[in-house]
Amino acid sequence: MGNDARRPTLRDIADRVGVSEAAASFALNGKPGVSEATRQRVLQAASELNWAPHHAARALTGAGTATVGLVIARSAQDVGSELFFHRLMTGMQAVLSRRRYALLLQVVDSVDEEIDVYHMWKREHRVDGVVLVDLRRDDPRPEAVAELGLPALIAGGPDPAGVVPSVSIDDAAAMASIMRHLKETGHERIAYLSGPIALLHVHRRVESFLRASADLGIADCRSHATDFSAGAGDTATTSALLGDPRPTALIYDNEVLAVAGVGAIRRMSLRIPEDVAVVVWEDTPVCTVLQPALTALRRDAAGFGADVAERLLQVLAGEKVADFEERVPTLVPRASTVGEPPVCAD
Amino acid sequence: MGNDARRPTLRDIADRVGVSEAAASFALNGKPGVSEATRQRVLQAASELNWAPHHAARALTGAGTATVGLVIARSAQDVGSELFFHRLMTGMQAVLSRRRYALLLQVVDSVDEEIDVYHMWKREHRVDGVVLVDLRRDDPRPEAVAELGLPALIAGGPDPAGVVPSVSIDDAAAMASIMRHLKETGHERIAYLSGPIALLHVHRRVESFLRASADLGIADCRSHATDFSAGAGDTATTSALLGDPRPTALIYDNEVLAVAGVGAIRRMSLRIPEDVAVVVWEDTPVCTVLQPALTALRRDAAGFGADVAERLLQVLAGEKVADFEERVPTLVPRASTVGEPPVCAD
DNA sequence: CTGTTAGCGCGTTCAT
DNA sequence: ATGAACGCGCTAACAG
Repeated sequence: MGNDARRPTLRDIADRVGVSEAAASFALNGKPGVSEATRQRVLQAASELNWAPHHAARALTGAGTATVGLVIARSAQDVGSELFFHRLMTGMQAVLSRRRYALLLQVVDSVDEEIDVYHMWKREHRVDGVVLVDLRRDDPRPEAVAELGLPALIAGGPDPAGVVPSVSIDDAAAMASIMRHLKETGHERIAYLSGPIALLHVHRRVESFLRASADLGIADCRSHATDFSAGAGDTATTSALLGDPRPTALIYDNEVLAVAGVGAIRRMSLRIPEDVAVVVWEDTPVCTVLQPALTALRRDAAGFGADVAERLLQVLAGEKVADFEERVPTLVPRASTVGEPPVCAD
Repeated sequence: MGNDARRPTLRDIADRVGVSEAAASFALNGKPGVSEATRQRVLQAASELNWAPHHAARALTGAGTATVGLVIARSAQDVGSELFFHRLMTGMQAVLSRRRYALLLQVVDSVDEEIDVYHMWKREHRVDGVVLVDLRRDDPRPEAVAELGLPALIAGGPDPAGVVPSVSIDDAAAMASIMRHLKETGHERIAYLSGPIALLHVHRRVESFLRASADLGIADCRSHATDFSAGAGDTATTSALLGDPRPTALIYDNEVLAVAGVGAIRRMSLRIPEDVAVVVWEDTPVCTVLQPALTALRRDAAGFGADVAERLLQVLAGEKVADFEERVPTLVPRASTVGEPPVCAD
């Protein structure tokens, strides 16, 4: 039997202490207007009664909802990015929980539906703000939330339109570090198996790839867009390796592409790293246990999420928040590029 | 500039139509007490004004919060189960969104903290119900939520105490199908590299493993508990294979263990499947692209989540909900047990 | 300064 | 179909 014994209310506390509800409210919120003695008695009573403010009542009086929203459009759902995504979310939560904020999650099928959700949330006062993920080129979302007056922060920006602040990862620097590593290990023909260029971060990576190629004087650099699927990883790898001259290094945009690619490479009887070196843009447990272990770019998804949450809370507090860039992900060299025995896992 | 032009309220609609708020409320909620003509005019006005009920106001009057909570204790966070978890959540959301429910997420470090969160949520009226995941043996959570009177549903039961309804996956049948497959492919010495037995589902799997071993007359079956980490997968595999006589088949509880295990197997210069067959309890993209591809148990995590959400909503509607068991996961045989050329991905 | 009263916020519900 | 009270906490205005 659940104890549905009526929850204590402010009224109960006030009665018990023998003051008005207003006095109790002041005491509980640390506002002036009550003596220290009274304040203590109220606090005491509140904790004895195990009281907590009714969330809805609070929200009704204009305090926020202590909730931030996150909408996942199903495209952000491809197997390759699920892990990153999950870590981003839990990283956000680590910060939000500490501040007693909750995360409201919604899954939709399209960007249009996503915007509909923002409208709903705004009208119903369900969230104080939202986090935008997986930005595309010409993405309508920043404009939409700005127009709605829905506080927002972009995870993975910056916003080209500049209307919504963002926390982003320095894709250019990350790509540069990969290219530098490949240059140092003697590669002059590199192929980049990217995700769909419609994604802003993919687009930026491709640009950085070409820029790095120019900067480092690596003449033969080509990028091949995929839809992030294993099938695409397989075909793209095959066609890249059929190029003449054949690339000597392949950069994969995520784990799934990479693992599929490794399969394709093997099928062509090429050796890693002797014939082709491999780098993956995301370090996962799989990278360390494959033979050979894969050189990978390690990002701190949880830390990223924490920063995102932190900044969003600043936005909610009414502070001006500038675009922020995470520190550059580190490249973890392993046997797939350096050819030495695999670094021990952990 | 965000349009903070005051949200329309019931008052606005009532005024515009020229009726009382009460009448408007009845009309909007499809309750009797208004003429059909009035109802239409109210509906019309509401949509013109783009009105939606203030969520907090609704919740305040006793209607629920249209929110279900999910707490992730960090242990449920080990890399091996993140993917399953993420899919469970999105599967839940698919159902919840459709019914306009939101998912409230919280990340904590321990079961105790998790229970604290339930207390908070209850006191603050923040959620209508919760989903319990990752049940342990002697888990205090079902009792706790029952005592709190917090509607709940267990994802991955059944609840040994029987106080909270559950949706569960038939681990016994799944294990039986794996064992049958191994028996058919000629194995008589099998090792099961499991997760921590403190977890209820792991415990059940181990039991089923031993039962299946007896049922099928496979004499030499041993289980080795791990903490799900890659390191543990490596050591456990090594020590299992050092047994005399050596097992001819290994069952891994998740992807990380399996991939680590494959590494250890290779290090011992054993061939898969000629010397050791490998089965993984979770089909992931990695299983299909490894060489050889790994035989794996395919579960529908998203469907599982959908069922969980569905049943929880029934609980919230006050219906009695019986324990429910998902259809048995299917074993996908691949080269790691049957020794044929790998099935093409997709 | 300490504390009270009244009224708000928004939608629901009960007598009338 | 209406006015009024209610749910719960916050806060402006007011009194001791």
